[in-house]
Amino acid sequence: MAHPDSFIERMGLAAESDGLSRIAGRLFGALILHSEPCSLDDLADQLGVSKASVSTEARRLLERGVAERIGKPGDRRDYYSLSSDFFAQIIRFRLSRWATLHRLAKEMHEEAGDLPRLVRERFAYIEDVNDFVLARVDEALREWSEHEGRPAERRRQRRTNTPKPVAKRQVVRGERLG
Amino acid sequence: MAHPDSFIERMGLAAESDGLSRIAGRLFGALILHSEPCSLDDLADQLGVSKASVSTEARRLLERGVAERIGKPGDRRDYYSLSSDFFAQIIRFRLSRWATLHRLAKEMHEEAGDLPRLVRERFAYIEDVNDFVLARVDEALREWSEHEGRPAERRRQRRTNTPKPVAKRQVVRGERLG
DNA sequence: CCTTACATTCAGTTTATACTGAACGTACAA
DNA sequence: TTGTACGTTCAGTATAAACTGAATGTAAGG
Repeated sequence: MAHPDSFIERMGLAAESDGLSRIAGRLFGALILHSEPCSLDDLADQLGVSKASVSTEARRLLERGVAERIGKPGDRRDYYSLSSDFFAQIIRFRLSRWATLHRLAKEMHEEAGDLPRLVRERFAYIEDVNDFVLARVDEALREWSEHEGRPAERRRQRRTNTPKPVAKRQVVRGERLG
Repeated sequence: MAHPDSFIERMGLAAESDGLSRIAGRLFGALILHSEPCSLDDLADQLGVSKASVSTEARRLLERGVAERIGKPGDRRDYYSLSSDFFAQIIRFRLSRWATLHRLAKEMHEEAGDLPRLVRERFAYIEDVNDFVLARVDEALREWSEHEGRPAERRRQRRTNTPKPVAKRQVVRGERLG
């Protein structure tokens, strides 16, 4: 199969189980595969969807910190490319949704006084797992962020030597954001 | 009584951003607050939804390993309660979805030969973050599983390095998981 | 056999959201 | 001013999924 297309298409599908639209997922896939920033019309054309959809969904990617808007001198168009730490941003976003769930349980635990023993134990169990498991992601993300922005010299374990998350491109017109 | 209901209701909302239906989320919330297993009709009645919905959504919770079916002697009805490690199961499920995304990127990286340098670097970056951050959750989950099987009692200890198992107490219902 | 008490599945309806074309707004150039 | 080239928003349609009542299936008791 045409690999790039099937990759993009499967990204679209995968995104649907993550609270994103299919187009947002395809957008994400397309941006991964492009080394140069893409204009809105480029993307609409390549994906075969309307400009309106690209505009809307691209904004959602911006809001999640996955993509960024790029300007080019002497060009009125907006260009989009992945942000340098897009993958970590996705993790952060998922963590924040998780935190919502956790906070909900925490509130309930604290505000309700007359809960049966087993129920109270459950809430305690939630706290436990959260501290035991999820706190590690947080920690790992923080550590990762410390390395971010510095060139070269990355590599934790496994696999071979890797350059570094992407260098920054020319940012001319970065601005407003929800 | 605002609290239990609002908790359940907010669970319903929260579930919607996690690939579950609203009813599944309410079901989940209701199960958290019940110390006794609930029959299908109990749940349908309490939540004000149809038995059909409870049947369907309860099965989804079963499949995710969040709830389990309980039988009572001399009673033909099915009862539902949370599985003892429901919270960890939720994390596992989310991890598996994440793995899908990751595998997708990995395949693309390996099978495509003529990618621009920047794109190859991106895929390498994905590998890096995955190894650096997500591997920790995996690890933490595995550690957690080693002393799994009891609902609570054992208190958190954030930050510090070795979580360490604790003496087990009442073993509730260590069951299989989907 | 028939009836009762369940759970599940089916078919239809409602509801939400993705997606679109067209209108609109804006900035720039002439 | 007009005209052009953009991006965004709006109003409507299409699509998918949630949800339901009713039908179906199953086992036990009579």
